[in-house]
Amino acid sequence: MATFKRTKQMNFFVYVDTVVFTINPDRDVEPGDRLEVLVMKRPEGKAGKWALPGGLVGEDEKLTDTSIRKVGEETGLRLKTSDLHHVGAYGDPDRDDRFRAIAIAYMALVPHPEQLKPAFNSDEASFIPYRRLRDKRLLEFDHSNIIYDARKAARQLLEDTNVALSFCNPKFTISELRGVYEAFLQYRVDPANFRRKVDAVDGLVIPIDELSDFGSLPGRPAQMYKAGRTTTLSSPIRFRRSQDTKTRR
Amino acid sequence: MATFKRTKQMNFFVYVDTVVFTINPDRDVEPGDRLEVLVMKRPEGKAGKWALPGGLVGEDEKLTDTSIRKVGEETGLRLKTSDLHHVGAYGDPDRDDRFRAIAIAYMALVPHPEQLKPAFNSDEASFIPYRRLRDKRLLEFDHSNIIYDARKAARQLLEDTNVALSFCNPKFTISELRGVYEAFLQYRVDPANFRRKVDAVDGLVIPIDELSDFGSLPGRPAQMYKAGRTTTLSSPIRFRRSQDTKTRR
DNA sequence: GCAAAAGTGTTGGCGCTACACCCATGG
DNA sequence: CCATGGGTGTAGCGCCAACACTTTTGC
Repeated sequence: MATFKRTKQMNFFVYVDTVVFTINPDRDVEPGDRLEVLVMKRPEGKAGKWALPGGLVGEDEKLTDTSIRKVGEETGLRLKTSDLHHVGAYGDPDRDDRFRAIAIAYMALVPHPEQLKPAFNSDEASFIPYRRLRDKRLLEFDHSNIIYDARKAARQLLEDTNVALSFCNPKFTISELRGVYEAFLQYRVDPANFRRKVDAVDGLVIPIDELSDFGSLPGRPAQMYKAGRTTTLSSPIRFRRSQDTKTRR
Repeated sequence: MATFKRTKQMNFFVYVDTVVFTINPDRDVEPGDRLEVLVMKRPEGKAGKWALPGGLVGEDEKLTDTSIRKVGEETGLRLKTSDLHHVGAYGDPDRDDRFRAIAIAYMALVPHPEQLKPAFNSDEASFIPYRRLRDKRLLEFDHSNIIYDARKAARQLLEDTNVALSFCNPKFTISELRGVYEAFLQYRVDPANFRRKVDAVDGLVIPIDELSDFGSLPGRPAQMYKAGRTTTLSSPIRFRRSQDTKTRR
């Protein structure tokens, strides 16, 4: 075994694919449609198919660095290592019919970008609502599965860590934070309970001396907050879902 | 990209490592020491170091099949695909100082085996208490991290799925099942509440017409159960830990 | 202009449920 | 001594109501 005679075992293409999630801040969008995924069209890809940004791992490159590099190259979005979280590994022999391909999937959670910088390597890259991507046929390979797994992983992190904050801008309101949870849970959450739940976790958010200014939006201005230092929540932020609560607006 | 000129990108050794967990059924062992991990000593490994079973992925082999094969070869234990769950991927360039190695980690949950079949490929293989393996120096590479991640992943699955049953024999008592949870949580759980929690989830376990017979052990014989058909729990099995509940016995 | 209405943020309260803790009983 | 069942207190949280502060609408 120390000799590695079977060089065939080395013929693996190792990819990293990245699922970049964001939350559409538009308040007119249903909570279930707020969650969006960054996808792109490859120049050589099949027509009409979207794909996750991703590519081969470089020679002396960390897996997370591959993720950051490919997302940057293909979509113009700059990620930080701290935004990345592991999702899974996909390596069935028949996954790609051209050669043996192994994909490591990461996900990233980012605030909604005003506008994507033009990508120099692909025709298009844009955020598409998660709901719409449930149709497998819109995506290449098994990317649909990967996205599904990523959402599951993200929902878990939302309960136990402060990742929800990475969807928010440096200054945010509790409502915006609530919107993050609602987007992933796909249903509406009681504002009162959510607020209590959040400031029961001490060190999660810190109020700042500033009020929100939603331009011409009606309503009372909201207290603004900044992220606290807590990363792993002392008590998880969970919800006992009662029923579907037909989202009315 | 369609040409793959940089063949260097193909020089990856892709490994699969497997964390096999089991629960020591010995009632005299503290709950915190019941959780055990299957480790082995490699013939060419560094002296005194344990390693997880694992090895290179075969040419046309699914990742899970590699896991099953290597565990079988190196420890004599036969796993089923359904026992396996993904843990993570480990691929830092400096992970192995000899070459670029990428490891995909799986974990498996099995009943406590009476005796391990002699392995034909390694000197030793045995189950070691999880607690004792927290000492990084006992393990090769980053296997300590992998084991830690595996326990975290397993604890998650315990809440939401019926994986706890895969630690049990076909016929088991509620106490044995409780022991599984206690081993992972590392603290004692109230028997009465646990019972209620379990049969609140319908279809999880099915009572059979049989009572336990612990030989000469004291206490009332327990109702025996078999596994039900439910895999994903309707309501999770969770615990609100109050305090450390100094485990007394 | 001004008053009413409508929309959002914030706070408080009621009641149900889950669960930790305790006790009783039965093998 | 362990299994099983019941009982009680409490914390979490769903639900609802009240109020604060804003923009919008109607007159």
